[in-house]
Amino acid sequence: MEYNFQDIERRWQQRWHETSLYSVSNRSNKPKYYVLDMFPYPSGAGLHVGHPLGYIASDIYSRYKRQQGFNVLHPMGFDAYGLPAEQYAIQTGQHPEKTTEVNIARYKEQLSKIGFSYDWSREVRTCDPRFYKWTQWAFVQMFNSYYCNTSGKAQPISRLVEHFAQHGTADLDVAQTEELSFTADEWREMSECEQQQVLMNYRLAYIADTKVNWCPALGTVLANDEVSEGLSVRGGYPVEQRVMRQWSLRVSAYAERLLRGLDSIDWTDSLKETQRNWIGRSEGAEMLFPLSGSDEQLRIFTTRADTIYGVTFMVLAPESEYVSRVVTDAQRADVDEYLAWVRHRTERERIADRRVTGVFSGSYAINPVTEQEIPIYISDYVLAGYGTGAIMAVPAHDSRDYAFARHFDLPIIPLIEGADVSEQSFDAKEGIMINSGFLNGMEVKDAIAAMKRYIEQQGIGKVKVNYRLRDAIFSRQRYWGEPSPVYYKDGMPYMLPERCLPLLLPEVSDFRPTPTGEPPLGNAEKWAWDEQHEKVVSKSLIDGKHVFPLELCTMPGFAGSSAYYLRYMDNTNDDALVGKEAVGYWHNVDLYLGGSEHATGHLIYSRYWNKFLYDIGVAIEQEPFAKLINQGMIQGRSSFVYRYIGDDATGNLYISYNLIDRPEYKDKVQPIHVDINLVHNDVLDVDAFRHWMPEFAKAEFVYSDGSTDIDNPYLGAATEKQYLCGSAVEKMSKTYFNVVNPDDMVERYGADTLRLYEMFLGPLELSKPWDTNGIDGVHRFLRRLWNLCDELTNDEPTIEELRSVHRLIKKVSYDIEHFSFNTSVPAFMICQNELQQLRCSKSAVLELFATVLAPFAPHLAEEIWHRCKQVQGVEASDKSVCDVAWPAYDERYLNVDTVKYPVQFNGKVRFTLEVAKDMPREEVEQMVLADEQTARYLGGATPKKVIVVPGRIVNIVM
RNA sequence: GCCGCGAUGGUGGAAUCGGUAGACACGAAGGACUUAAAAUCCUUUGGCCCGAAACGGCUGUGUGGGUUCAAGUCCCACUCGCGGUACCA
Repeated sequence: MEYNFQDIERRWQQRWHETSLYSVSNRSNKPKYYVLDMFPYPSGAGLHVGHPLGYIASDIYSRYKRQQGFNVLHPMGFDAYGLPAEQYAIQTGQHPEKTTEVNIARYKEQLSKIGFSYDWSREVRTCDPRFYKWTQWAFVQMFNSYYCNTSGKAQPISRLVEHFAQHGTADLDVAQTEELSFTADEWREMSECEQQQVLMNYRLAYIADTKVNWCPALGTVLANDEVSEGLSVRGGYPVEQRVMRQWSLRVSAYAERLLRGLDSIDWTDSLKETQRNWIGRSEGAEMLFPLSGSDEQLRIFTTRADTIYGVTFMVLAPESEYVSRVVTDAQRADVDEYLAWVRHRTERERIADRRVTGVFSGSYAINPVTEQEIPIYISDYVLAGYGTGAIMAVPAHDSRDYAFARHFDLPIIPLIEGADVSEQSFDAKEGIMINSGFLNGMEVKDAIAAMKRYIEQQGIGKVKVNYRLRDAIFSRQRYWGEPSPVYYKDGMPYMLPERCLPLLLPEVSDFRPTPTGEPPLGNAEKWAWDEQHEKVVSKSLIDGKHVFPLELCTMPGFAGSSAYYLRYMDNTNDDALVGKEAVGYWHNVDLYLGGSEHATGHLIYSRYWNKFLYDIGVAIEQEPFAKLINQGMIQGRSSFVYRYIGDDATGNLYISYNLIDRPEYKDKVQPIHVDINLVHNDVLDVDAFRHWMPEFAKAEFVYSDGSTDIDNPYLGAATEKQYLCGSAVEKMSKTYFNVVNPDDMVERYGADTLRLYEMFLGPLELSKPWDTNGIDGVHRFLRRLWNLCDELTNDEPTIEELRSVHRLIKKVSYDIEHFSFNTSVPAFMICQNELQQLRCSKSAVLELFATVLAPFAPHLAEEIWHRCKQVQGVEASDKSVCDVAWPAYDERYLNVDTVKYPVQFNGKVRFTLEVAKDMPREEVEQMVLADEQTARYLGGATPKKVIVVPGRIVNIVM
């Protein structure tokens, strides 16, 4: 019977749907397992074959766990808010709500065809008010919290207020924007507004004037992870620095916990390392340098306190507060000019142009250890946002200081024995100290420690840990996002009461971003808060007494994706983000699958968000994702034809790829992208090409054998002749005509083939180009397997048949546990081959085959399994192979009686010897030595050593 | 620059603990079936060499060294490629 995959797949998908096979309960006696995919942005282009790669892998694992007896939560949803969805809406001139809905419908349709085991009843969408109510709720909780370093967790802001009222800022160890100092009396005398301003310094969600990444083209600010090399990650538009009043999340308060938490989770080392770098912990010291002829001091941060004797100047960031205090009248004009120049430079220019720039401030500082006077400079190689925005410069041992010193002709004092600083600095932290007073003769490492002690003893500074991790800017001047539940009274922000959430996204006349940074919500007519009646009212009613303006910025994309995993557990709960019972059962995600591009974005934010929720008692695990696997990206494989553009070109001649290096064509051909659907195994369908676009209608070809159409006028595109296309690996994109749509693959080969082929393509974590060439092989395998089931029998299986299928069970079990799905597919093929050789159509064997195939190719597995049951006369029409227990392999079948040992002499294989499998090592050794072939090789000599690796090899060393 | 990862046939890749490298698949070549094509099936397929034959020899996992009876796998040095990050003091 023919393998009618379309019929089989349609039938089973319908059946699974009708019986709600994949819906999962929060109550079960079974152990739980939570498998999650990073939910997609429903963009307008739909899914291409790269998207399902991770989904297929996670689906295989969920199905496997389910067959192993776990209660598996495997949900799917949509990250519908944010820039991509909105950009698409703007481009197509439609309302984002409309496009989002259309796109989600398309995504769901595409996903449904691949046969995933999602429990769709748990779907979440970040743009759904029932969902974003809890995004807003979490934001309100952060606003009402501060981070207490003593207890190491978030605490209610009311506790801080109490502390201020009793002790002022005394004995306070908390995360803060800047260090404030006031007494309890001073606190009590502050006005309400002043107190609110002070509290803003501590809240975990706070508003402040911050230097931000402003992207004019997108009309919004971006977080650090959304910017790379001065360009927006999304769209690649230039980004400039601006100071704006923005909401931020105090992610930096959690830096140490985010860092330490990495040790407790099962993620790849490279991803953990990326996060460690991003958090950027660095141990060093803050030191005070007195200003010459003044009481003021400059606070600097350094990790190389040991190099204090080599400090020959100091440098301040242009934006540093110190600048105004150190500039002398004589230097003021120069400094102002420099500051103006720095300010007009874009981030991109600054990165591109690494020339040394700077200006002398006119002032001098005193080196607190040597008491020498050193000049203070201002330069933009020092960043205001890191450390204290001021450094002590040690040109001999820091390459940036070195370049600066050379440019301004400042002294360079080497501090390490043997370090040659005539050409470049010596940055390595190793060697013996010289020219360094009491540190002389010490190893650098010891000198750093000694110097830290000295600094603390002398009171000229303190040991300090700095983090590179910055707070996350939380405002977006965009329409398509969660509105912040904030209104402004006397310019101070206040949160809407929790009972009023969600604050719904309003209708606006124009949702497009504005170049000025005025958010689109400014166009909303009904966008003011009536404090008394607790409702949203028209802006015209704003009176500053009862009715106040609402926040115009929306939340960034990462807001909705930070705690979504909790919501799947309990997605219909309107009283809590997640119910106690639900989170008590599911805990956290056991296996998370997604791209590594989220390493410094989503995967940091959601860990932060989760830790905050943990602190306030919502989440019950410190880490949201216990194990994480990054699936590789699937790139496109573009095909090219080569148009001849020599002097005598007609513009209609195309040269086969294998000929383009010939002298007559070399450098005279122009590669043109050709639709990959017109190309099979790099051979162009020339007729289809001529019909593809009008400009190719008259195309003529030089074929791979050098012949042309003219040589064979009667045959046209003759069967013997092939036009070969070139290829390149590129991003999958419509403009390259290389997008492969999963629907088309399902249509042509079936979902089971697609699933198997995507796994077969290579290791899950590896990035690889999509290449349709090999898919036929996988499809053939399924068809042959199907043919085996044509005439099933109930005959007793032979030992060979059982051995084959049990070997398969063992291999596949091992592979799934190790996420090595790519090696399971060949295992299926090999087993199928063996069974075919044995002409095995026995239901007892194929039933087992189908059971372990079920996670990979569920439709065909169902069909085969049910046929087996039917042949066996077992009533199973209401059962599914998805619920059949994962079979254990039986060692008895795997054991063979004899084992072939290759016998090697000095590492060279000479012959093989068949030995009983359970023969002990010593006996094998004796047997080999007694063997006549061995005697021939030994020629009477006594071997030095005999090495027997059980079941593998015998090596005789002579 | 720094950090991380990688390099195996014409191609994608396999080799799980240091133990017969190249599984499986694609592609290619040849053959069977067929009026023909498609489909299907069979054979060969890292390179070189010897030969009538082989369960024959040599060589071979980016390069150069090393450890070991034995190295794709471990160590050292290097080359190239990919990813992350970047005046982070």
